[in-house]
Amino acid sequence: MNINSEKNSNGARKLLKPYNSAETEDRIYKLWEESGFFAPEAHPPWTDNPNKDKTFSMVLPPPNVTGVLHMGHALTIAIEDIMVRFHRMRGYKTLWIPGTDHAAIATQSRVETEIYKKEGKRRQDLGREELLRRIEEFAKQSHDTIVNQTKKMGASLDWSREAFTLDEKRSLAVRTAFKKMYDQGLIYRGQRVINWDPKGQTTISDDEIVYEERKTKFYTFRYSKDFPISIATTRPETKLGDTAVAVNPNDQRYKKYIGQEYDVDFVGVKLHIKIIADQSVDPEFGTGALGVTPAHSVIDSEIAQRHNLPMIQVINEYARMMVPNPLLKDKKVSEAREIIVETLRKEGLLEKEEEIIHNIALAERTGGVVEPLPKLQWFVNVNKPIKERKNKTLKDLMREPVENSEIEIIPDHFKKTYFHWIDNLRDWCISRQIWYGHRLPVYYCKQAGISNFQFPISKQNQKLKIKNFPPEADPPSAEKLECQPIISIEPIKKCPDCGNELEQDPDTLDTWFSSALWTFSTLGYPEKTKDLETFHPTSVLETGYEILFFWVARMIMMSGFFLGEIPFRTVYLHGTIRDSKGKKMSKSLGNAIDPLDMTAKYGTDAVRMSLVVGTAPGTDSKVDENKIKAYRHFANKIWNISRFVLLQKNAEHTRNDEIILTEEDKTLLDEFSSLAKDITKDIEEFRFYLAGEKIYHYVWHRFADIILEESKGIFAKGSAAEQNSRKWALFKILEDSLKILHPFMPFVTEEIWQLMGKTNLLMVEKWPEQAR
RNA sequence: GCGCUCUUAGCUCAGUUGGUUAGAGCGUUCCCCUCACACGGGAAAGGCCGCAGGUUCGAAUCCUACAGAGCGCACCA
Repeated sequence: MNINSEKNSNGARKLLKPYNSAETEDRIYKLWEESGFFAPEAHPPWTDNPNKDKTFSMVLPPPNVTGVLHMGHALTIAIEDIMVRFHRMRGYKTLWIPGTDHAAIATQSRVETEIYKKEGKRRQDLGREELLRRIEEFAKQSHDTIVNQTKKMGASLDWSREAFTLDEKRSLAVRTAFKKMYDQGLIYRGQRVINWDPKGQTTISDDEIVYEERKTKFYTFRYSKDFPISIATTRPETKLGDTAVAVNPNDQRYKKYIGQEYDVDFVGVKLHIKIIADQSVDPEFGTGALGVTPAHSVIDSEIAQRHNLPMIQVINEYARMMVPNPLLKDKKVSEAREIIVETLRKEGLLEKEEEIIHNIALAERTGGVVEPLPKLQWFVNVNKPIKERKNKTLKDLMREPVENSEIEIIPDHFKKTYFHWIDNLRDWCISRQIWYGHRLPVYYCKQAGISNFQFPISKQNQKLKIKNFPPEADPPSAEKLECQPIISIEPIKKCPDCGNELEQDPDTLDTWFSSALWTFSTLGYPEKTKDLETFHPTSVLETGYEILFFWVARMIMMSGFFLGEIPFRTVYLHGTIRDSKGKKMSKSLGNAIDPLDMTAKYGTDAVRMSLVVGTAPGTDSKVDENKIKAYRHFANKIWNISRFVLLQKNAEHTRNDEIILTEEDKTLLDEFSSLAKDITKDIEEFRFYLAGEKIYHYVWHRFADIILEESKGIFAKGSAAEQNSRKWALFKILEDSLKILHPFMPFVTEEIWQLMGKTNLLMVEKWPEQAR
């Protein structure tokens, strides 16, 4: 049954008007999927011996299993499917791998929120096992939705190779990777000041912070009356953890104090402050003297490390105070701030109070105010020379292939952003205190106790010791313990040293750790598979520029380390799709327009075309329903052009050598051929926005408006030879136009192709122009 | 503070390495339901391509300064 056409009295098919996308698309997708041509093993009928060197491979950036597809995904699919269909039609062995991302923090916090809303329960009430069960259930559902939506977009993905960042194969890849990096000293556990998200109750990496400008008070004050130097801060409550005041070594005002130590009583808390000199202090800023808070500032902790200062934690994981002063103990930081300022004011210690605009750090996923805290966490060392990689560091491995253009980034100016990011990169904190995700493959002997290991043991790690209120014993070092922790790819239960039970580290890995392996974990790593050999490095990585650091950089890093090769040759970065007000429309924000609503209304082809045409790489774009509508009109135009051409009898089956073309028709075919060449080059060089516009313009304003109109005259008055020539030319141009349009608008073109009575799928027809 | 991008028709945006009358979609005006298509056809209006210099035979396109918008990173004592 096909409501797009009917058989007339002669038995010939007649295309009905207008084109009905809703009726067509699912049927056509099924046809493609069942043909097997989404997989690289099935090559087009016209290439009986696909050249092994001519492969085209790509991974789909795995959507998060947090919900539904948004316009950004639709754009990704549209652009990537254009590339994939184009290469398939040119005879490349073409592979495009689908998958989904478990998106640890995003997914867990989403499910937790839902459970809390419905049942009033928190994660602790459910327990690890039950919460994970609930999350997995949600993820499964979400996954199915996403897969269906992806298919609706017409994506010619090889579903037989579908992967999930948290499935068994990918988990093995992650554990293997972790161990290998640990063994090479690239992963370590250390006590450092990290970004703590009090709302999500987990650490986050530097890249997961977003900054927001807010008005804040900037206070200048002294710790006590007898302290000689004033300091300034926006966060007086952290000053309870000060252990030094740093000044610039060349600052004449403070030179005489350097090296002195003071005991002060600051708002009822006893502090021991040393005056130190450090180059990093800007004498122009504030009072030129900096109160050093090693426990609650990354910068200060680095100063503390240089000067061997003690670290005192005064704020806990719930962003509440942990100091002996009963007025402050357990107070929220904001409350503590007011109390402290009030006290300073009363005692005449507050010297200045001014309003400034200042960036506060928020956790990207939860919106919680990030609290720098000292914590024992796992890190990836980005500065350690790697022996088996010619003593290059992970930073080098990220930088070099882009620097020497082994990897091309489009648009090219993102290279600078990329290098800038690498220059400022610190060690990557990879452990998370959430339950959903890859649990660290680290096992501790229960007898030895789990919580205090820092390893590998180094002098640097030993130096930083926390002193808490109330003071606790110094953490034992792993050296002193008899049973060493074990990193193991396969789960183990008994301690090989003492035979006692082992306990697995409760933390999970940053989602991006598993995503970073994606180009090769999807191809079978750590196994040395044929896929890995054939399709890696992948040809292109197409994604949004906002995850250049999160994902692209880390894939380059991991691929460089584990395989010694680049993960992809070209990075194509698309812009962010915004709503009509120019606001970001994306994953967690909830203002996303469902692309499926648009495809239902206007057809997938129209949505794809509207997302691609006129959208330059790296540039944001707004969703405009009118534009989508316009391309629905275009789909219908193609439909009607086909109706007209198909009405011309006796031409369809005429062969090339049986026809004598008029000079005029030869010119028309030449013109088309040169356009095809042009468009081919545009697609090869990633100018999809231009290629789409060119074919659009030709088909409508040249082929339909001029050539077809002119043909009407020929069919009315021309000689039989002229008519035959023209009919043949029209068929030729129509067929080749359908081929060129196919990557952009796969459904309507395939539908017409099928209604023309073709035996093969348009999807695997030969591209009209083999340029070069 | 360091760096990046943008500023083109009323609106949203293209313009590939500098080259003839600067393009698309929507919108606007007029005419036409002409035998593929009104999800259509024909015609038209509308742009000193942010501002000021410079390079060039020639610049929306390259260089410099300025103005406005946005973004990234860092800082935020």
